[in-house]
Amino acid sequence: MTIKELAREIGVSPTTVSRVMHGRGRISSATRQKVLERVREVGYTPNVNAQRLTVGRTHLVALDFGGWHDFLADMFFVELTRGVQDALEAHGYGLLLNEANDVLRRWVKSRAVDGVILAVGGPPDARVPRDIASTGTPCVVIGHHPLEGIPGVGSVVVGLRNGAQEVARKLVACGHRRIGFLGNQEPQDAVLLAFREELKALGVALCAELVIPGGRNPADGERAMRELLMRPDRPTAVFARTDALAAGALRAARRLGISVPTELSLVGHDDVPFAELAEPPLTTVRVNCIELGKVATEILISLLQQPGLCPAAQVVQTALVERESVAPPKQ
Amino acid sequence: MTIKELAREIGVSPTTVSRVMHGRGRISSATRQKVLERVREVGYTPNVNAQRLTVGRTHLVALDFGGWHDFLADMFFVELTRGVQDALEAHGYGLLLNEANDVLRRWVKSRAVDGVILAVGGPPDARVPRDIASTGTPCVVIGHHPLEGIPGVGSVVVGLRNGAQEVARKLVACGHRRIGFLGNQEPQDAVLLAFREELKALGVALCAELVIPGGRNPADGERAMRELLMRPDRPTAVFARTDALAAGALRAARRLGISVPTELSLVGHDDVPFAELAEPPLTTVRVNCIELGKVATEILISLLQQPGLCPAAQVVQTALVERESVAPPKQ
DNA sequence: GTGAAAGCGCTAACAA
DNA sequence: TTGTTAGCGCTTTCAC
Repeated sequence: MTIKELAREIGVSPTTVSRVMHGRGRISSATRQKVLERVREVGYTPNVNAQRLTVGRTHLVALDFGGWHDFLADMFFVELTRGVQDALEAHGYGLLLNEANDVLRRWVKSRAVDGVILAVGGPPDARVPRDIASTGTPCVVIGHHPLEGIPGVGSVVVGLRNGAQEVARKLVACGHRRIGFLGNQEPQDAVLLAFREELKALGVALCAELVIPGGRNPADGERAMRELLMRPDRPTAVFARTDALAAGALRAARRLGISVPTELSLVGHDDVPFAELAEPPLTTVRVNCIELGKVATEILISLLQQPGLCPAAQVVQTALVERESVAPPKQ
Repeated sequence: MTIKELAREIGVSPTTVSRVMHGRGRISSATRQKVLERVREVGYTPNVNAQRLTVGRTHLVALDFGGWHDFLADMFFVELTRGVQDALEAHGYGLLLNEANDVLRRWVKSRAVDGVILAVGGPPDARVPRDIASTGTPCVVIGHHPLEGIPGVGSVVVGLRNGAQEVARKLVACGHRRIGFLGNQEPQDAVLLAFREELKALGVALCAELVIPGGRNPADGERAMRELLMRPDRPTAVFARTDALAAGALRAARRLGISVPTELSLVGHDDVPFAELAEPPLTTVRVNCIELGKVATEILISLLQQPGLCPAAQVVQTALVERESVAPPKQ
């Protein structure tokens, strides 16, 4: 059923039907009733493609994971998507999912979406968002680095420093002084930097020999932890850059007969589902991806309403989740 | 840039440009070259909303999780979505994500999508897919129960029986005879049924007193496992309906000083990320959700190409993933 | 092999 | 308060 047919049935013009459906323009309540009633009876729903063509907006947003493949494998993906989805729905927008960057380009150019949310991994590459925004399609980038000063481009970053600082404070407050770190191989990792800095501020040095490169997998974590625990002056607490690493670390400790948290405190990062299930349940740093998605979406919506805006980068802080893998050092 | 402007620039009619872009109709290779070249130069991309309006198809598919909320929380979601997404992309379709069932309804009615994939939890409710398909929008249902005989509606189910049978065979082959089961409270659970049946076929009875209702959380698993292990004639192997339950079971065993797998074999179900990280790594049953999504999508695509088809329900079998939590009984 | 013209279903400027 | 008209950008008969 088209608006034309419906209008004829009711005995009004298509314009009137359209106006009633959008609550726009002055309509006598008599005709409004008439129209509304018939619309409900017939179950008329406007053809959204026609609407999009005429109005020029689709009320659709693309979420792109093209630049963050690890992300897809993780739990992060679920939460991020849910955060975006919920926020979009609240504003009457739909979510188009996307993996490959080239099809995103086409969607933008073909006016299939009104805006884009870009989840990117590595260093900030301003070109993609700039290109997108230059088409008049606003774009917000979720990543580790802020991106500011580009009209039509928003940015929200994971505030890794906060969680790392909390870990430092917690460990020191517990009485730990010899503290180790299992890293992710990145030389300038924000977590390591913030952790070291905060420890220093608390008067505790993070000894260079207790900082192990680590890696990505549990196996890397196990190897690195072994290395740490075999030292005569082994640390009383260890902060692992990821829960995957921490899982391996936990295993190493168990194999060496070192009890967590009695003899060794361990903190992870990311709060993946494993953390809660671990033995003991792992104290870790939570990345609130639902919030991340929500904030990104809100920025995008504001960009949609006021094109050309140049919003400040927003930060979603990580936070410590205390469970049972941290305790005061033995004596 | 519209097709009209472009056509004028090149000195041909919009029709010609359209034909070239779709490879339809007889075009002299001279003009084809001319058009193609200019299209590339200008970076012309047709307005997809206009296309959709004229052609009546959107090349968009909605994936709806409205009926399966647990699903969203799980890893399943990621895999299912990825399977669907990849398969769709291969066919040139886009993916529209959806949570609430009422907005799905509107999308279908407003011709925003060509087809729908419905992930449903509980018992099969034929009404929703039937309603959707009756609009001429094909629909495939992913769930635990097959749905057949409705034109335009496809169905793919998780073949829970297979994995359960494999577990039975593995355990019996290992030499286990006293076997326990930690259930999910569902009285007619397909996994339990198939497990019991296969054990019986192998000449092993699943004693009623070793079947514990269980529940959902690790805490439930721990409680249930405790109950099982406190028995004088405790089982030598236990099959837990979910990995979450198995996580709790693992904990119970550890607390009671019972070593897995030396003194007790344990098998989980679902192969969540925890399973691999557990200590020992958990032998479990894998639900191949990527495949599930892929198969569902293929069915939908075939339905899109041949409307009114009435495809047979497909099954994606679960399978045993052997890790380190199963061993022969002690003596 | 190519073009003219109609129309997809809707909205919005302009009239009345 | 309501209707008429034009047009969004594309595809597609139909005619040449």
